[in-house]
Amino acid sequence: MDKDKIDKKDHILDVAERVFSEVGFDGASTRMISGEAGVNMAMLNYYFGSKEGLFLAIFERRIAMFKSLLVDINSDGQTTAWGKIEKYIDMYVERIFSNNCFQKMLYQELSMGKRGELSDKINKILLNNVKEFFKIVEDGIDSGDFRKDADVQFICATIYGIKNYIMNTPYVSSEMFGFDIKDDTALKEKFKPRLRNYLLALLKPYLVIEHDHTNK
Amino acid sequence: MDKDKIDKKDHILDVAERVFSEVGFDGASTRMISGEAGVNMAMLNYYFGSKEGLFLAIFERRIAMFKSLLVDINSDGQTTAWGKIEKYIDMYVERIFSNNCFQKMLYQELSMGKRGELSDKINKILLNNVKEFFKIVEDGIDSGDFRKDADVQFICATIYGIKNYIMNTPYVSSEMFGFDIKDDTALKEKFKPRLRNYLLALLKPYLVIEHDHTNK
DNA sequence: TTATATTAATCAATCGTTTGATTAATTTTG
DNA sequence: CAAAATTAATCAAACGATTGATTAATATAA
Repeated sequence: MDKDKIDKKDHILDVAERVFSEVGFDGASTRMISGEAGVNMAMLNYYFGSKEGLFLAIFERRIAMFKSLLVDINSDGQTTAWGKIEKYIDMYVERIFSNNCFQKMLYQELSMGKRGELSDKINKILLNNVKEFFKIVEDGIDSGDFRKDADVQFICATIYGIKNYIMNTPYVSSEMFGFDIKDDTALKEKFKPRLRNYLLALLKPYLVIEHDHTNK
Repeated sequence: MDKDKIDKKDHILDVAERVFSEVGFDGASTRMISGEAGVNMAMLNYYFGSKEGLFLAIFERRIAMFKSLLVDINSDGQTTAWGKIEKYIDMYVERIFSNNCFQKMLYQELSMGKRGELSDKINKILLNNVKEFFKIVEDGIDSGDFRKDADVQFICATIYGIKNYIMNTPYVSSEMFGFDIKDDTALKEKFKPRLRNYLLALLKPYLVIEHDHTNK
């Protein structure tokens, strides 16, 4: 049946995604992946052509998922500049905890810095996200809500960087925070809301121009 | 002479550090490293025992360098709480641009998340740095200079995370910033001071409680 | 049957490492 | 001092193991 084939391919993709994220592309052998997925080694080449084809297939699946849930915050005309930032951060925080292994894979791939069809595609997608965020901040600056000297690029790096640092240094971060970063439930219940609150509390005083209706 | 041997070992370590940082541990072959270093393949095993031994030697060399320039900011009794933060950030920013390849290697190793003698040692060193920073912030909170609800752990992740994100996504960041992140001179002249200024401008309003004697 | 799915066996290539031989440098001996 | 003995450094070649990939045979399903 066709459904079974899709299920099996999806299962292989799931396992491969986890293994790649754990030991990297070069560190993962086709035997390791097929073994953990419980399928014959040759099936990887049968379904995906090659090890690299499997790697690409993982990205294509996720990229397809991304596109289906793209939301254009900028078109939302009503909310204030800061309201858009809040909305963006909410979206971002919600998204990053939904596909942990892939996020790590993606980051590893980018950090290798080698060009290629895949990297170009990924970079383009990420740049679109970045530019959407830029526009929010720049609009806020133009409207007088945000400081004129706000460093848009670094703000962006701040939002993305904090989470990456914590997720990619699991032991240091677990020691820092006092609970296991690799534990998914603890991550979602304790970490997620805290990250959201921190980002908002951090960026607001840096970004938003205080109006003096608070006396002083 | 002994000097030549040390020079040659050091040269191999330099090359290996760069190669490892570019393609990762598994992606780097002993033939590749020895080839680029211009030495016979067997010399790697002769000097360092194994590929992993070479990898460890790179860390040992850097760790030895770290210890030699450890400065205890907390013992500096005179400066204010915010002054210590400034000093810490200055130190941090200065340091990270002095050994770029190693920083990337280190981060790759940590993100693999596999325990071992090396990882334990690295984690311990990083945790010491983290705790030193914690103490600065906590002292500031106790003295009333900093907000009581400041999230120490996330502040830490902010400082470390921003730089890691930018350095590990070279193409996205180069597009963002409008100049080549991988260019060392541009990095030091344009990027370094900007990172410093941003970190200070970002953290100050989040951290420091404004006293009203500045009227403004 | 025919087409698709799955398997074990096998492939050449590359991996990290080891070997034995050779040269260069240093130490010991007479 | 010079000759002999010892150690250190370097090399090309080869090792066994593992890699990703392919084959030919078999099983399953339509």
